Amino acid sequence: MCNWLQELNPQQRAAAEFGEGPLLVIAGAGSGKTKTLAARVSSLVARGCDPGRIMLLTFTRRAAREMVYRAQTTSDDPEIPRVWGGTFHSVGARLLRTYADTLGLNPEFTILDSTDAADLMDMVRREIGLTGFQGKRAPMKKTLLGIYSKILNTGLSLTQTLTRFYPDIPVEGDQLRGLFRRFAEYKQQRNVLDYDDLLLLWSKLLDHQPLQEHLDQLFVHVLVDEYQDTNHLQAEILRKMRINCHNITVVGDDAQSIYGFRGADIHNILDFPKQFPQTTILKLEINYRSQQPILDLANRIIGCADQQYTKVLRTTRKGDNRPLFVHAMDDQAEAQYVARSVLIRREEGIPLTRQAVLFRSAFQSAQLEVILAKYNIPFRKFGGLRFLESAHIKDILAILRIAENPKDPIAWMRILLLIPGIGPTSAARLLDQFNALGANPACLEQLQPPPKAKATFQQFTQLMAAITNPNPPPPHEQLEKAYRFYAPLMEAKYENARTRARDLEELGAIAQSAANRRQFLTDLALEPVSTGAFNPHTPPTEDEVLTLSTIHSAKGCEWDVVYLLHAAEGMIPSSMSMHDQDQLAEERRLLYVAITRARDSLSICFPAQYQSSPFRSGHRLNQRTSFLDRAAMALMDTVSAGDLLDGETAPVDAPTHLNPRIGKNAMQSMIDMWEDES
DNA sequence: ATAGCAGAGGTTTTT
DNA sequence: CCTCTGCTAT
Ligand SMILES: Nc1ncnc2c1ncn2[C@@H]1O[C@H](COP(=O)(O)OP(=O)(O)OP(=O)(O)O)[C@@H](O)[C@H]1O
Repeated sequence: MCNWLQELNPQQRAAAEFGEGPLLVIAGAGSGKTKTLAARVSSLVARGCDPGRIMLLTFTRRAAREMVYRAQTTSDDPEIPRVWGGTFHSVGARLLRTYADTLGLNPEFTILDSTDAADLMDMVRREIGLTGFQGKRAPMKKTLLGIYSKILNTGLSLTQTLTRFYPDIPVEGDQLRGLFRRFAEYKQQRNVLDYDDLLLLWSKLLDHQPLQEHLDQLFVHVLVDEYQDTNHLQAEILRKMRINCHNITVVGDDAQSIYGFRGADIHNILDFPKQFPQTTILKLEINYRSQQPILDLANRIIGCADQQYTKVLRTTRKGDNRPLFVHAMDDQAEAQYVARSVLIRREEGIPLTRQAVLFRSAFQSAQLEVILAKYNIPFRKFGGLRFLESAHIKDILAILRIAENPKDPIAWMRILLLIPGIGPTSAARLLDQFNALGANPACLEQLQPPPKAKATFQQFTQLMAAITNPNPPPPHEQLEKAYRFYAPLMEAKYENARTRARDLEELGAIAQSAANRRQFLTDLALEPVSTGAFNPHTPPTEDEVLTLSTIHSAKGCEWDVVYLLHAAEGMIPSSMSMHDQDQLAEERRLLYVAITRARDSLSICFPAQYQSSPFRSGHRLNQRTSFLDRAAMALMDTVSAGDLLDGETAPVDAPTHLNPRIGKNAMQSMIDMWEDES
């Protein structure tokens, strides 16, 4: 802890050693906010504060883990309770399990991820017979859930939300009210919570005065990282957590607010001093991350935005590497360039681990992924489609979820519809009967499935008996049993059953480290693994990997070398966000975040046209993103991707030697590929 | 009542 | 692309 403090500059140390009362640390990218917050936790513990009475709220659970780890390195003593660290959602889940009784909530609740919640919303929509009008179809389930979520997270009324964010929705406000009401009711009856419930119920918990007082005095310090990306509901929770005790530290950068689509409100951080009148404001002025030319570009980008706390980033780091603007013929050339350049950098001694490729939307890395696979460059992708969202993963998890919470309607529907011979009608009937029997797994045998489904249903009944007994096997064994039931169904249902089976193996590996089934399911829901976390040519054990990430998922991270793909109008800013001023401003901040991830080298790539266009029409000329104006261009060196690509066509030293297993996998895949089709 | 097929429509970012 | 809806044959 002492070395921690020594590494800090005077402003950072002032924040770390700050005593009691509200503290706002507002500072630009790379100024050591996160480092300072970790040091503060460490310092509080050193000053005798019980770690178990510190709450540290971060944006991802990974960030919380790292910070707690860094802050507590001095106390290896397992006797010392751990800091309450995590996202608002995960801490909420933990509090709700602990204090469920107060709310009359069953602590065995299961958590719906957003696709489950959308499915439930759709179920309820059908049930109440809500369809579209004006010749239009009813809004999609995700849109409906989006509206619901927006209302709760922003604290706006339904009408305000509709006019402000969904002016074209083909349903009436009153119809939505009925839908949402039934949706909420349904969740309660079935003992399931969605993401919003984790926050909303935490807030409700604090409306109960004795509990409010209890939590208020239990937590001696509450600290929040990335405060600029919290929403109204989260601010409300903090307010209620800190009515008597005003020890609250929030840290953030208004220029990096990029979660507006989720209700994040910049006013939380801007108005923090108003909410806590005694607030001490500390600013961190020095950037320790990037070379100055990178910051010059960042300053130019953000200088064009109207921001409240103006910060000009300046660094103490030496080096004058100007950012590159890489002009590529098309997206293919762009991907080639990046792959090639990554290898060259690696030859120069920068391991893949210290390099990253960033992009606005997950699909934008598709071509690059193909090329990386060809060049045998191991990578892991963050962001985009979730591992858990693929059908086969949801299917098999549904089995464990039913065991955990036999009332879970979404899990039940999935499984029932999976069984050949059971369609929507019998599924609904069976579910009703089962609930009438008290949703007791022991009563499964009393149900009457359609004759054609009898055999499979029988197997399912036996499976449930095996995993719901009072002494259930560990999660990975439950998963294995579930797999034995599921495998034949999966093979019948999907062409590519083999790839999917491999995913299920990965899931099994994750389950190995889970203490019990509830923990396993909760962790998966609260920290969704992205699909890109596993890819066929990068074994999970490989430790030198290139990072591919959406800008959103790159928040708070840094790499020596950073590439940004697709700096074209319509990509960043995304064409979805170009017509609304607020959204456009957020896209600009997104670019700012991307740029400020780079320590030594930044390359912004621009493909002049799309060969394989993500937007139907074949060849289309692109425009450079409007965020890079002439002044910004003047801060970069423009190069042509072709300069690197001309000459040899073979990759520079394709590093198969990185991991011999990559080669072996390729060999095996040549055999396996024949098994999918007959 | 289910399953299989054809056609249409929507397509960002995450806990 | 891939998901959802509506139609038809069993
Ligand atoms: N006083 C310091 N001396 C040396 N290095 C520092 C100091 N403070 C921070 N750093 C380094 O600067 C880098 C950025 O720090 P950190 O990630 O905490 O910044 P941040 O403000 O949280 O950034 P962002 O807003 O982009 O998330 C890290 O590599 C960190 O180790």
